[in-house]
Amino acid sequence: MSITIADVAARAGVSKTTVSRVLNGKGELDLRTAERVRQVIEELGYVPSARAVGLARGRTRIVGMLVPSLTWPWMGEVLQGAVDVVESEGYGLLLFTFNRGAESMQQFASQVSSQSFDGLLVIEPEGTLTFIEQLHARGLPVVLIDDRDKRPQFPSVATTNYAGGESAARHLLELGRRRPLVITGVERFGCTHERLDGFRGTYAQAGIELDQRLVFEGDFTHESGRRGVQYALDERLDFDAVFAHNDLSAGGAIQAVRETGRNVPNDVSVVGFDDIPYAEHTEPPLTTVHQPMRQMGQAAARMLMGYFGGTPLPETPQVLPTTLIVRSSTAPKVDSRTRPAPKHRSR
Amino acid sequence: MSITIADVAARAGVSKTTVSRVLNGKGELDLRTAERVRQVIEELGYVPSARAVGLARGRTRIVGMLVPSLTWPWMGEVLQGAVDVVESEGYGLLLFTFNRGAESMQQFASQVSSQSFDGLLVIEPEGTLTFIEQLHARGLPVVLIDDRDKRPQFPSVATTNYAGGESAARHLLELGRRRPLVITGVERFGCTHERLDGFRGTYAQAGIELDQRLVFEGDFTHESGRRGVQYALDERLDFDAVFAHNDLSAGGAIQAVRETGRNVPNDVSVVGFDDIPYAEHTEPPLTTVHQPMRQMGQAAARMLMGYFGGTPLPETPQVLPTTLIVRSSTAPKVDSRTRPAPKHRSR
DNA sequence: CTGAAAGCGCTTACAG
DNA sequence: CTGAAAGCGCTTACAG
Repeated sequence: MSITIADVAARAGVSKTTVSRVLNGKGELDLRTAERVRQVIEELGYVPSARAVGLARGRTRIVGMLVPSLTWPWMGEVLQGAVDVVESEGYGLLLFTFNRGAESMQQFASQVSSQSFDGLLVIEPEGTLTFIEQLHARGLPVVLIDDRDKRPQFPSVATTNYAGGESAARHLLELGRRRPLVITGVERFGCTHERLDGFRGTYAQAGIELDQRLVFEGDFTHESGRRGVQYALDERLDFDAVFAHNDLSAGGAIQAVRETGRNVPNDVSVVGFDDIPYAEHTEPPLTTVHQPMRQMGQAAARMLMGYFGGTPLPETPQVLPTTLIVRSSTAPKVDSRTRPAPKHRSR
Repeated sequence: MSITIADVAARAGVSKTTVSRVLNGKGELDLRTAERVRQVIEELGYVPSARAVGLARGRTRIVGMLVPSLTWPWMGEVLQGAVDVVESEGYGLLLFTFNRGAESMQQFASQVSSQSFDGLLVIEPEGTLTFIEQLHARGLPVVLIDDRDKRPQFPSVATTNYAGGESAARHLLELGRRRPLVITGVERFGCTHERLDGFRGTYAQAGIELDQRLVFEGDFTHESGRRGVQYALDERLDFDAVFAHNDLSAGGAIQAVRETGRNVPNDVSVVGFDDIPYAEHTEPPLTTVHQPMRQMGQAAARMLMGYFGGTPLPETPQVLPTTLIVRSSTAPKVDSRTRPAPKHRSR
């Protein structure tokens, strides 16, 4: 029913070989023959079958993308970045998630074996790095979008977590904030350490050692941000700033601080990490370290596309910079002895 | 390099036909032959090539999914729902977006023509309904995830926008809120009218005609929620509640109300629509009408899978219910004459 | 510049 | 119960 290359060939009075040639622009061919064929293609609205082309060429023009979950706050950005470049190259993006755990991986593994796609973009579902490494070792082109600073032994795109921590610290130091509370991310993630180390290092350079009691282990949830602040309050630890390792926990921290009657940003300035849409809607809007998630998705996809075009995959990670976005949750510290007594504002 | 059905056949000492039969469980075959073949398949780790199977069978076992954008707040939920059922059936999900406009549609159209997938799940990018309808008319199995209450002439999954509006109204009426401000969604969307009509109808039944000046046309943005409140304030319109047509604008409304020194939920109760994650993090947490986005994704995918299995696609939309989620942004109205004077709380 | 033929890796009548 | 052969719709040496 659907029209095929044979139909075009017949109608144009040439062989399928010739049609194939004009389709792919390969080999020399008479200009008028080519023109005639093109016209027939146009008339018939012929589009080659992806299945048949795939089988004949041994390539699918599809890239796979494996992600842990689709409901994370920044996942849409990464995906959009990847899809944009993949689509614009005429490739398709086949999506896989780890949502159903081991079963998902089974399905995924079998899709790999059936060669459903030519290359893979992946945000590592926890605990699957070895598996991904194997795929790469067996010859599947893979590029990791390294959201957790894993620095794997295969091509990847990452961001500057360490520098991000530094920029948060520099900003708070400039504002005169000398006792920051840090609400970290999940302990086992590389990004958590990088962000903390960068932050701590910058404070150290300014002659301030971080009070170890003011480093609270969070888990990237809104709730953990609240808990971090609550903990510091319970322990009667003095702090004039919060550096939370993501925006969600920064949002929780802001709320917990304000509920004690303290003002954000004046009494306590808060800096987050990620720059998800939520960061614009906290009260006050959140100063945060922007992670270039969309660009990371794009970069990873471009690497893969480049590879298909003949450029080898880079050995070292491509690192895209974070940038500090200053909003209203941070402000200069005013010495409390010289500051006017806080006005009571009813809300 | 990759092993094929011929390798298995050779090693098992049978024909490719026989291997194919054990693979697909078709036709009678000697139990021991089958067992031997299975063993060889196991040994070799053979998995049939998706491309070849696709070409031979004329089906890809891939479903396409077209969405306007991947960065909308609830898009991840829908996608996750769809992916979950598609994956569990051994199908793949090929993702397309409208992000680059006309060019995206070009690419997409050509993927349709090349028969890259067997069926389509779609959240309509604005202005493409006619195109989608054509695809359906030409025989492509399509199911629409109808987020805007378009009620198209082909299979779809929708939700109860009207009933959602009713439930918001009922809740506010029970709380004694008689003068609600409505901040609508985009005017040209069906869902906006449904939500408004359901809301208005319920108030009318309670003998309260909505003040037309208290219906403000928003556009689903946080900012439009603020504007709606600002407008009512500027016009000196009295209101004791807000019904916003999505959570983002509800969040903006909450902030605008609080900035005037009024209390949410006591002075003004606020109800949203959607129940995105943000709704849990507003201050106070938002009472809202939950839309079953994930279930809609699942239902749509199941419809399509069912169709592949022989069940015809339903003629009428499958409608999944919304549910009111009560949080802290709504509370009973206390008559101001009997209520204690507001305490000034510093925040 | 052009075409006949083989091949990509499967499935599916058709025969036996 | 099993296999040889044709076919799915292309691409790609190879020949001319």
